[in-house]
Amino acid sequence: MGFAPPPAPPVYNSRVNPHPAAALRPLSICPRRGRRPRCAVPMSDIPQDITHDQYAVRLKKLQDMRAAGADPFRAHCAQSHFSGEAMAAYVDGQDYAVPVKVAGRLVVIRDMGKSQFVKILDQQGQIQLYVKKDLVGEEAYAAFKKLDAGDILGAEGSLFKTKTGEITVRVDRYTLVAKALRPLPEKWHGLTDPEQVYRQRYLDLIVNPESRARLMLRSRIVASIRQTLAGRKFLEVETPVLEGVAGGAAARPFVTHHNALGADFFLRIALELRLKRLLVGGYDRVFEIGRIFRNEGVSRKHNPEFTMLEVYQAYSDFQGMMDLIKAIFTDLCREVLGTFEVKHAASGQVINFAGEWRVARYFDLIDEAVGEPLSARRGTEGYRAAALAAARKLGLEPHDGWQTFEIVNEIFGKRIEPMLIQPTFVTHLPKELCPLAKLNLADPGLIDVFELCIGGMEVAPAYSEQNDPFVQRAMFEAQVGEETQKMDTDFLLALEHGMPPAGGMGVGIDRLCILLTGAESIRDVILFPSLRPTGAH
RNA sequence: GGGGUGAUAGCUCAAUGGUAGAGCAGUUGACUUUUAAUCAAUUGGUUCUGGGUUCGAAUCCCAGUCGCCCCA
Repeated sequence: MGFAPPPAPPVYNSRVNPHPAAALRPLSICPRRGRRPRCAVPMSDIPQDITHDQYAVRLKKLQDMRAAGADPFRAHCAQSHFSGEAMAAYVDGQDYAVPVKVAGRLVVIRDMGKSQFVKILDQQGQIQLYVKKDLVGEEAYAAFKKLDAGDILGAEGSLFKTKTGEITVRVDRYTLVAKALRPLPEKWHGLTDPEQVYRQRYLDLIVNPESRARLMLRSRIVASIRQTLAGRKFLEVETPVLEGVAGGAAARPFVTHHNALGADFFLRIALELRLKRLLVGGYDRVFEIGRIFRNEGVSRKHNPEFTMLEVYQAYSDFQGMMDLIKAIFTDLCREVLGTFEVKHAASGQVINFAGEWRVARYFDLIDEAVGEPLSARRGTEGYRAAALAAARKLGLEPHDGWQTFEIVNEIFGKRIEPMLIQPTFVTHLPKELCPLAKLNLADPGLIDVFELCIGGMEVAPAYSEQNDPFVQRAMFEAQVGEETQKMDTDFLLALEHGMPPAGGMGVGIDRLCILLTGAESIRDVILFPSLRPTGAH
């Protein structure tokens, strides 16, 4: 480590005699485009100019620095303030009174000859530096002129306010701490090609402030949720990603293989069955924020891996989960967003998280959408035909093989859920929709659950958790049918040891972030969304 | 899986069958409080890949690769 290769011979005719480092360079900035190198024309007697090749220009600067004994790739850089902290540290009217050491990536250069205004970008944003020849000295200033946008540097100086009112560091000393060999994307428009935004997210984060803000907001959202739960005495745990049985949800899992054990594993599709084992083990309030994996399609709302919060509270029930999710949202609004009102991008409506949230029974919403008391016919002979007719009347096309609850749920999914913009707890779903919830005492065809819908999306389902091992086994059997290997019998064994009654809830963190950041796609709130691999054949 | 749509300079985009251009970035020069700094000059292209039609293709056709949108 720290070994610097010897300076390459100063030959910059990249077409005829590329220097060694150039041979290492990928052929294209954008990995998807398999561009070939420029054709080699034998023009070795004509002096070649490299001024159009930004990589070559920067590489030459690097080599010149190394030849002069100044390697720009440094191991440390003293930093006293982030940019935002520095600007907050300025005392109004007292120019040059506050010393700061800042560091970041050079993103704007305004060269005015013997002085320059530049801006560097750090985690908190940009701060302007003022570099003056007669302050930093002739030699350092000449070197500063050779810096490129994208270089990373540290600067030491004092704060002042320019005549246009911008708090700025007047630089006494600076150090280049990392050389950028490749140019930044266009400074005004940023990156727009979605593929490049996702594949080279680091560039997107440098040049697209809205992306930075949105993705950093996600970090704060997750931190806030952790804090709310910790404040209510929940324990955070990590459970296995590699599972012998992928249970807890109905979804196709990814399969992988463990060589030493000679066994296939599934990547988890839910956290539920592991966390409930912890309820059995005496973790009364437990949660995990974890990645789960579903081997299904990719769309604006689906990424093959996504993040789920699952939380379980012993001796509570689905009603208790209503209080909990409201507390989570209240804290998020107060401490992260600073507002209880969020604009819903798709509908243009303002979602209001303050006040009472609507609570509505599933079948009441169905009847409302259908325009007749369809649910009154549940369990009767004509129910299926009536449900089919109702679905068709609403312009839906149920498949022939569908069961009645699937037809009804199609109505819910297509005609009701998308309309639920304001926070709505949909309660008392039909039991077929989830085999892990307690059956309703008054109506055993229903389950004691809610689905919290906001912005036309299901954001958080919650249950009174099933803890009767016999009922649980029967519901698993009905769910898996012949495929008994898909049944988590170890979980049933745990239930036989006794699980306390509990409320449980799952929150799709990605969808929550879509909602709270006004993003249009799940890919905009995931740092590195899944894409087809390049060059892998 | 089906339909639609896209890929042009490092980046953002023009060019609708007839000489591939602009802005930013780069290079050279001027400028010691700029704000997308300004001014002057200037470099840079296998138009995603492979076929085809045509006197002539970034442009039309076919196939492929990789995205995006809608549907399943």
